[in-house]
Amino acid sequence: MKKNSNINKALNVLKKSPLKVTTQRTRLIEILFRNGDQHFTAEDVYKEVNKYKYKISLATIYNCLNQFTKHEILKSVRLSNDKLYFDTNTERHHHFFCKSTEKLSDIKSSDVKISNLPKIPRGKKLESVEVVVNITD
Amino acid sequence: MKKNSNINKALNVLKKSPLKVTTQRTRLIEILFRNGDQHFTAEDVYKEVNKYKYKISLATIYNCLNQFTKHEILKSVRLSNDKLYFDTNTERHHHFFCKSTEKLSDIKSSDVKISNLPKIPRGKKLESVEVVVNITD
DNA sequence: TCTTAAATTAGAATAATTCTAATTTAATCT
DNA sequence: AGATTAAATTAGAATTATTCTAATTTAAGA
Repeated sequence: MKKNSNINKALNVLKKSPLKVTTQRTRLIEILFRNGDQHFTAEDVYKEVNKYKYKISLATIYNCLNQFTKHEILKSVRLSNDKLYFDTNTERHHHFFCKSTEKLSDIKSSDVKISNLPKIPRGKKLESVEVVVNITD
Repeated sequence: MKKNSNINKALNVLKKSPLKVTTQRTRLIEILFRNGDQHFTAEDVYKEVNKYKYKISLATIYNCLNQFTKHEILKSVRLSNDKLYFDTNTERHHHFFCKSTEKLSDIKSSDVKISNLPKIPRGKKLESVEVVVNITD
């Protein structure tokens, strides 16, 4: 996948959403999507932003990450280490989570075969199935 | 399963652990285990404690829940609604999580068959597989 | 009973995130 | 292009969940 195709794809989703295309949002997308599938906490993003000498407030970063998630530019995953990660891969997929390094990595949806699921409780409907494979060093 | 067998089982685990058997810990176990498998947040436990007119500080509740988890009297699950739930079922199992009601329920480990897992990244070892089936009303 | 390490506690501190209210900006309308 | 307006941004305050601190109490063993 070409370096910028992800950035452009995300920028297009932004353009098609009701969200306004602001400088801050464009910069954030450039940072988030510059390197294929990545997993970021808000704090990670804040550090990157500073590294690039952009001035985007932490409040804006939180606002944007949340709105991006709502509009499917990002996906979020909450893990057992208490941190909320934002994932640039919005397709259905699963995760490895290394408890030693606190790093996430993607598992393709097709790489996990669940051949049996329990009956969904009466009156409820299935929304999604999340699989986290915890690993250690 | 008899009402008190769970309480007694948990009290026995406590006795066999290096933790001291204090009034607060005994009361907490009575509350947590009085009703089969349950899922509590620290705040839920605090409310129950107050309902019973026991006086246990919130700090102690946090301390105890964490220690109980360390000594396998409880298990903890972090969910996408940002809350840490303590589960009285310490066996390996999975969860339904209803996003509408924010309630958890257990799925027996044997009720989910995962027939295919991806290769564990080189140098890492498998720790556990967590499955959360998200449902809605 | 005495001793001592562990437990409990109130309240302060911390961390992550959201809120508030003032200011700025993007997109639309003349 | 300039005016309008709703949305976005921001600094800093507020909130929430949780942990820490340091003083006091308690459980368990000698």
